[in-house]
Amino acid sequence: MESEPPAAKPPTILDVAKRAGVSKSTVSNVVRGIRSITPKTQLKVTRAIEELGYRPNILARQMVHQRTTIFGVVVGDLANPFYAEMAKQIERFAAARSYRVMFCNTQGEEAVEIAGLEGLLQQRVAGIVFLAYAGGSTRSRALLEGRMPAVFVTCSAEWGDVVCADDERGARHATEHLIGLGHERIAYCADPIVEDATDRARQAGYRQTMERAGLTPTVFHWERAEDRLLREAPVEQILTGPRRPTAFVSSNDLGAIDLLDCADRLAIPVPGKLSVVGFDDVVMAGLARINLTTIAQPKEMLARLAVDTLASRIEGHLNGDPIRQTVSCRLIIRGSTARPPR
Amino acid sequence: MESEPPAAKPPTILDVAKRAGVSKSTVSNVVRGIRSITPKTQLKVTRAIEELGYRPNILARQMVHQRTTIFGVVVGDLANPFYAEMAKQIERFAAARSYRVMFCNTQGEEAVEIAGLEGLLQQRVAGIVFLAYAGGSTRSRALLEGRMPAVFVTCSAEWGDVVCADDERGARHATEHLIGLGHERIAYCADPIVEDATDRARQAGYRQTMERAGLTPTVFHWERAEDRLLREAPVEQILTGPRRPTAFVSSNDLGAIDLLDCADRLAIPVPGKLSVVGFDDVVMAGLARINLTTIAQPKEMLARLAVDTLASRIEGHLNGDPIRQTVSCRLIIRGSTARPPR
DNA sequence: GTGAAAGCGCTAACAC
DNA sequence: GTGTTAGCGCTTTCAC
Repeated sequence: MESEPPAAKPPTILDVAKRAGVSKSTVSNVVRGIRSITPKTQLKVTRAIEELGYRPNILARQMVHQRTTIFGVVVGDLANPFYAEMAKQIERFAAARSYRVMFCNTQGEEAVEIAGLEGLLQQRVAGIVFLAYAGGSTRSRALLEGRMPAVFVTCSAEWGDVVCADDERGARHATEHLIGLGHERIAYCADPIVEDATDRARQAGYRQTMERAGLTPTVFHWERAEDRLLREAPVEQILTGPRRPTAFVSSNDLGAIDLLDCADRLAIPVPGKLSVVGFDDVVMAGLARINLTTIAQPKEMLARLAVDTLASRIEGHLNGDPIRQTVSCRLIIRGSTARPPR
Repeated sequence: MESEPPAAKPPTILDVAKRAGVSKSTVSNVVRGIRSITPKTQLKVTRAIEELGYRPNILARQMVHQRTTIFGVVVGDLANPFYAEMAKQIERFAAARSYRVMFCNTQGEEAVEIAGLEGLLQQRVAGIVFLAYAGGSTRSRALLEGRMPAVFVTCSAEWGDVVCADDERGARHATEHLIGLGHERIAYCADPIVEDATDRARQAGYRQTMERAGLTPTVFHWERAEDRLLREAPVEQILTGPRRPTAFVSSNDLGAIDLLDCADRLAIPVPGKLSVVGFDDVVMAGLARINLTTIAQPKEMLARLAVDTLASRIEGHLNGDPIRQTVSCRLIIRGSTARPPR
């Protein structure tokens, strides 16, 4: 590669054609690796490309194809480690298939999601990965359905492919683990950041297991407040109330960690007086200081399946009705669970 | 908005023009909000746009402008909360200026960075935000310099604008805090994920303060190993060695948290026997379980300045030599620091 | 096997 | 104020 005069405008296919003494379609053929080209021509062209430092202008290519090779990725909150870890894996697998990704952070708000999707649509992304989906949103559906492949990862909608963990079974494992330890007053605690459908599945697994064991399910929801004190007040009441649970199944790790935080502040020993099981297995959960028993989602596998599925739709290898792929998750026992007090 | 026949090919500016009975440039003028348009024409066009559900094809616009409205964002590791939080803020401020972002995760590896940059270049991004920069990389520089504005955030290079915290002063605060508590054997612990230039600045602040106080600076580096045991072995030796430090200044929060983890495993009480100060103030640092004293970087402000600067370069409001903007950081005292033992 | 030519949908300069 | 026109750089028939 030669050192081009800086800031000169980049060479086009025409420049290469001239230099190689061929037509631009021939250059195009070489670039796109279409055979049926004389080795000699091939050589001339390749050399010209090198000498000029030519790079195909993707914009022009996209303009012709009317489509980019970009995935739109809708994510609830990048600052949430679970999403961040998933986002990273998605980017990785996409890059491996030479797709790029464009993120769009929604904060779980439908209006932001819509605006973000509009933006992604305008950019003519090739498909969309939902890491979070403001489910009620009929507008999102109207915007995308039939126009563009969408895959829902750890969330779901009937109108697109779904890749998710076996949430119900995961929650069952969590609950069984606690019951096995001797707990009876086990509550489920729902974090609003977790997608509705996903939360429902986890809740269902919890309820079933409780009922089968002859126990009464109880479900709490975190307040959506920004302010920590406001958010935690109701939880603290529960933690100090009369018939307080001896154990919690949380709908995600972050909620579980918040629970630990509350317990710490109230000087309730974990796991001595209170057991907590999370869901996701974010990196943080493995820190010695956190040491959270949790249900691990296979993040790499989820990301890989999602990217494969979306790419297949885009490239036309996969057609027809939406498919649903489920992968199993597993219980990781750490230090936040033990037998109930006394 | 009417319900278009699904999967029909999207209307073009020409369709709108026909329907409104005007020329396509008029439509273009309306779309781009250029005034000098009769209210009447304006109305006709707007209505046609609505009826057709027309959306300008950004690809075509980009093709003409020879440039996108996309920022490339180079990030070391999205799974690292500091980068994730920064990435989120960058996305937010970019969106507010109607730029989109395309991330590229490098894992701190130069080869990946180069490949990522090539990809971003091909996509004709309008500019690049480096949240991480494999500094030695002369190839990156060759690839970009003079071609495309670049801004370095919490990292730096002479050939682009820099936005960063006052790392030197931050480290000074951290060190002074420890000295103020009575510590004398204070070590600096460097995490390789922190950019070289940034690390140097923090180290300098630490060294200065130590020397001024007549104390001997000592610097440790984390091993780059993937395996935790391998990584932590040397640190554990230091923590249990004869003339072991009573306090650490870590080059970032994650390193500090790893330090806490080691201490916990070795049953060294923090802050009883060991004090630790981090750098960044990631959300995690504020958890009751972590409770890390740290130097807070103003993440929002860094992101805002970075986006503003890059946008100004792109839009031509800012020209000439690279500029450097520094914002101050502040000490947040939590529970990981106290007076030295005895 | 290679070349000529017709777009892809839009912007911008210039006529009217 | 509005219309006409010439590209932007590439892919893709279709002749040769």
